[in-house]
Amino acid sequence: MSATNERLTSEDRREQILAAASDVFGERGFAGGTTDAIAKVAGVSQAYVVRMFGSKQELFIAATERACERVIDTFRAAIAELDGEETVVERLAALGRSYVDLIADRGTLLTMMHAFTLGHDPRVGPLIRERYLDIYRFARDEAGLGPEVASHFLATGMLINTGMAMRLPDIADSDDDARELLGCLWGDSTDALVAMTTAAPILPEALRR
Amino acid sequence: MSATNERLTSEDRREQILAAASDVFGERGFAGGTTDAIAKVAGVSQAYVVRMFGSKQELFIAATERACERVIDTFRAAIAELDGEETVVERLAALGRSYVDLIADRGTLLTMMHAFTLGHDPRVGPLIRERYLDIYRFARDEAGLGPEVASHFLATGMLINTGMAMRLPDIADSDDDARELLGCLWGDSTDALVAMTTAAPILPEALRR
DNA sequence: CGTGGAAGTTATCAGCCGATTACAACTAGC
DNA sequence: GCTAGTTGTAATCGGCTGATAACTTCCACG
Repeated sequence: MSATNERLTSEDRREQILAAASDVFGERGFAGGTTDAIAKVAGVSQAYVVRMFGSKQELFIAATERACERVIDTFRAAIAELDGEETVVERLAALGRSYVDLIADRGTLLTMMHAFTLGHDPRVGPLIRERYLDIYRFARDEAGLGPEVASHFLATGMLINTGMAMRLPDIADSDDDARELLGCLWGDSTDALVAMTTAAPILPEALRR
Repeated sequence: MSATNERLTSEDRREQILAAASDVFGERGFAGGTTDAIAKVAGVSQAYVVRMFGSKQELFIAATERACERVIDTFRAAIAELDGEETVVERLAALGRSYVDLIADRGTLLTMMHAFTLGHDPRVGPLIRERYLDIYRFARDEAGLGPEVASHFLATGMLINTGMAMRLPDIADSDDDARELLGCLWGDSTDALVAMTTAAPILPEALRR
């Protein structure tokens, strides 16, 4: 549908399906996201989605791994741009700014959120715990924030993720408290972020329930 | 099954079903939590669960309202115990300590988490946004934290919620980084909390998938 | 008593969803 | 240009799940 009808290499098709899965799982979670919806977004048949990954569970796991990888890559890129002479506060600010890139890719952040809620799952649980600790270790060591600042960074990020999930930016225009809360997290760039997330692309109308 | 076979008033039964729904929705989310599982935990028939609330969606909404209410009641009780002469830092600490009560009731916190991820839902979205802002306003005004400290409190709480959802405490015994991250949030009482959450009751084995 | 209403169940159904199978279309390499 | 492997689809199926309907059990009260 939304994709081209060309024949692709399985690698390209795999990435296309993973991107679709990221959107669908991000919006509806593992149990709520159907392989049919993912197939429609990716522009392939439902059967192909299942066969390529073996099962819906394997697809979710792959989507989760991809999401975590994208998050840590984004943070790593932000730190790599610095010259290494910055203070802790400046490095923290650089990581915070890089969150803009993550928010632009709504599905990544929300898929990760849903993976968090599957901590009891024998497959997803160990995976997401290890990946999240990877992010913590990155912030603490590679970014040089230390334990306290790193945990503060993760906490703020989690509030941002949650705000995104519950679509707080959608009401920031009309609700002073929502705007104020978001403002405490982002300061001056709040308006731009609100505009960005409010206009963020969502699943095609035909796929809404 | 797990409940008594006595006949109850519809009010009592309603609360019993809501408590069961809190556990089931908390662990599996809205889409993943079945009315049958809720019925089994509550000790009634599946048909009765649906008929009492009209639909699964109405039941989830009721469970979400109950969860939000419990959270704000817990915070309100913590502030009410103070004599009003405390500093902002002391009031923040009192709220933090009250989180122990919330964690003891795993389902409440996790049901709220799942409601967050339904921000796009036309019924759940407006509800959870308003309730969450209620909590923010409480922390800011009634607890007197002000905007910055209140948002910091919410951020920390969200990291705690997420840690609970992904069962970080389960691996705190064997993973130094997990323990350190939790320690940054709770300080001295970390060990007690880890012990508490690790031993937390979960859904009956027969209901695991 | 006995009757009406509330509490609660059993049985059943229709729709959805993941998975499987069998088949079709295309392309690289000999 | 033939063929073998890869990309991809259509058709179908069985199990699960929310909902509905019809029935039962129990208690309060005249």
